[in-house]
This record gives sequence, C-alpha cells and structure tokens, in this order.
Amino acid sequence: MKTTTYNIERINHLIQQYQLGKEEFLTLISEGLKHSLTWEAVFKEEIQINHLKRIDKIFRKGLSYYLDPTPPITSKESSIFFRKEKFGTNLNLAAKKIVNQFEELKISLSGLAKLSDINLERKLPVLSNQDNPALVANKIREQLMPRSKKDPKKFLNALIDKFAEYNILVFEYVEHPSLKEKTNIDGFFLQPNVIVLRRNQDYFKREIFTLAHELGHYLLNQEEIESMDYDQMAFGKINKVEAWCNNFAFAFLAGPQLPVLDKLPNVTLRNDYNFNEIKTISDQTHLCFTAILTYLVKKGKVSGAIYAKMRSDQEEELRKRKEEDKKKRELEKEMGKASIASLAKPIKSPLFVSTIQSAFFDGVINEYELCKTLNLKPNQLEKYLR
DNA sequence: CCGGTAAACCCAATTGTCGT
DNA sequence: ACGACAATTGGGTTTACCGG
Repeated sequence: MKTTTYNIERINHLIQQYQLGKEEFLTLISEGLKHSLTWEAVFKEEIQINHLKRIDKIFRKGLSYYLDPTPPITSKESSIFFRKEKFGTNLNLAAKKIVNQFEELKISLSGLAKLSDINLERKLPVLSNQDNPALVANKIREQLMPRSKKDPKKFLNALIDKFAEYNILVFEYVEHPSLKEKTNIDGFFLQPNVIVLRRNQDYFKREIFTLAHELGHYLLNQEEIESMDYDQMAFGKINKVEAWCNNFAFAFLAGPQLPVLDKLPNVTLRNDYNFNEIKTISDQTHLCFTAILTYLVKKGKVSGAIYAKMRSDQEEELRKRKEEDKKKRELEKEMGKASIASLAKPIKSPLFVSTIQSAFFDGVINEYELCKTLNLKPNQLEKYLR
C-alpha cells in the first residue's frame, strides 16, 4: 500500500465548500466497496494513494492539490458557495461539481483577460427589481434580440453571440446520456458576467427561456442557481427576484406578441382551450408552450385544472416523439446500420473564443492550453488562428 | 432560407482479467 | 477484497449537402 503525506485542511475545505456531511462524504468515497471506509481509517498521518484517488473522484482537483501544504483559499471570490448560503433549489453533487467547475473557469478566464488587456467591462446598467420588467425587456430587446431565426437552436446560438457583444459570457454544458447522476439544475448566473446553461436537447425553447431568465439575474446582478420548475412558477410561492426575472424573460421573448397574449380571452373548454392561438404564439416567438401557460395562469386566465391537463398533454407529446425516434433507430439498427453518433457539442460563446485567442497571441497561454481550453484537436487549430 | 437526409463520429458505464 | 487496466457496450447528435 503506497501512502503519502497530505494536507487535510484542503480536504476539509472542499467538504465544506460542497456542503457535504461527514457521513455523506464517507459514503461517496466508499462507492463500490464492500466495507465502508471510516474517517479514522482514511485520515492517518499519511494517506493511502488509493483513498486519495477516491476523494479526488468527487472533487476532481488532481492529486497534487491535496499534497500542497499551503492552506486553501476560503475567500468569497473563490466560490459562490461561500458568497451565498441558500439557493432556490437543493443541489445534488453533480450540480455542485458543475457550478464549481465553471466558477474556476470564470476565475482563470478573468485572469487571462487581465493579462492580455481584454476589456470585459459591463455595458448594461445594473437594475433594481423596482423597475418594471416589461418596460426593461422592451429596451433590452432592442440591444440583445438577434434578427429572426426560426430554428430554436440557431436562435439560441444567435442570442449567445449577441450577449457576447455586451460582454456577457454564456457557457453551455452537455451531459452524456449515460451519465449516472445528472445535474438537477438548468442554469446559473455568476457575478460579474457569466451565465451557464444546461443543454436541453429535447426542448431548446426551455433552454432559451432559462437563458432569458438568467439575463434577468445579470441585469439585477443577483447570483442564483436555477432549476426551472414551471409548475412552481405557475402556482408556487416564489421570491421577488425570481418573479422579476420570470416576467422579464417572458416579456423579452414575447416582444410584440405580449399584447396579443394579453388580449386572449380566458382559456376554457368552450374555446378549445385557445390551443391554436397559444400554439401560434409559441411558434412565432421562442417562448415554449409551457412558459406561456404559466404566464396565463399568473394572469388568471387559466385555471389550475386546465393548466394541469395541458401540461400533461405536452409531456405526453414529447414522450411519444422520443419513443418514435427510438423505434426508428432500433429499426435502422436491425437493418444493419451502424449506430455511432458523437456527443452533442456545447455552444461556444464567441467572447470565450476570442478571449482565449488573444491570450494565445499575447503568449499568455501556449498552443497546448489553447487546444485544451477550447476542446480542439490539433488539426482543428488552423480554423481558430486565421 | 427551409426541411429532409446521409455520413461522421464520443464518452461513461460495465465487464473481464490479472496482480497484490 | 481491492485496484489497475483493457475491451466492450450502448446511447442518439452534428454537420454538410441537396432540392425547393
């Protein structure tokens, strides 16, 4: 058994940052073992390399991190988990990992920007939740709304490009389909200018709504980690900031369709639930059907029962569509067609790319780091160096 | 610009094997 | 019982191209 000296302070610090209980932590590092590890068995004068590896499976800092004798940094700048105690949702481990991962990326990126003299200054004013969200949205639309794109994914792309022009850095992360524990969040906003989204392959419009919602957080400069629960949005108690961001996101995406929606009569069985009208608006804008429903509930135009029915119909439709796709694939497989597909690629913000590029040209990072950061293969490099 | 279609092409989990 | 490493398996997207 190989052992090594280590810095237990750093491990304790990480446990605290991830807000793990002692038991929880021990269960996590005992994964796959017949006999669970105990605190005493692991943290002796020297630690077993195996145990250290198990610990690093949680935190992914690299083994050398735990060997460093200098004390860990506990500043508020280093992690949102030291800045903010409570979030609108309970995060699972995967979610905490993702948040920490992007926080680290954010910090290293702002370092790079400083070193290569890139100005990432805020171009939009900080607003208060006393401001009227619909009026704000109309103003912001003029600056941040890309010209029309029908395809939701293309629109999302264009939106991220526009945000980049205003120094708002948007990241997307993609979870592998066979990942065991997926994150239980949809996105988050980190001060000063970073928005992170979870890829929603089945329903890009939801991802777009999350982005608009996070833009609201950016405008208010209020950090939050989000799990978009539409039922909660319609009926639950939500705090003022969340409500503001929802209203803002809705008005931002609805644009000129907002008055049309407001003129809609109450949704009842008699007018066939206004299904076609809602569908039309959903098609003309990038609002998802569900978001429109929650808006109508808030305006008192849809009763709880009708909302529930329409929601479950929507879910059902999505489920059916997925099932059909699956069947089609299975059929193709039987016909002898090889089924290999690459994993979805996260959308890259041009602001991110240009920052890394400048850092490279200024000699702040080398070619290897450039490839690694932008997730490129060396033969793709040329395209990025022009 | 749009919809449809074909071809290219990744990563995590699981399983197996062997050494300690 | 466990760790290390390799081979296998399984899940479903991007991107380019074409005709309209």
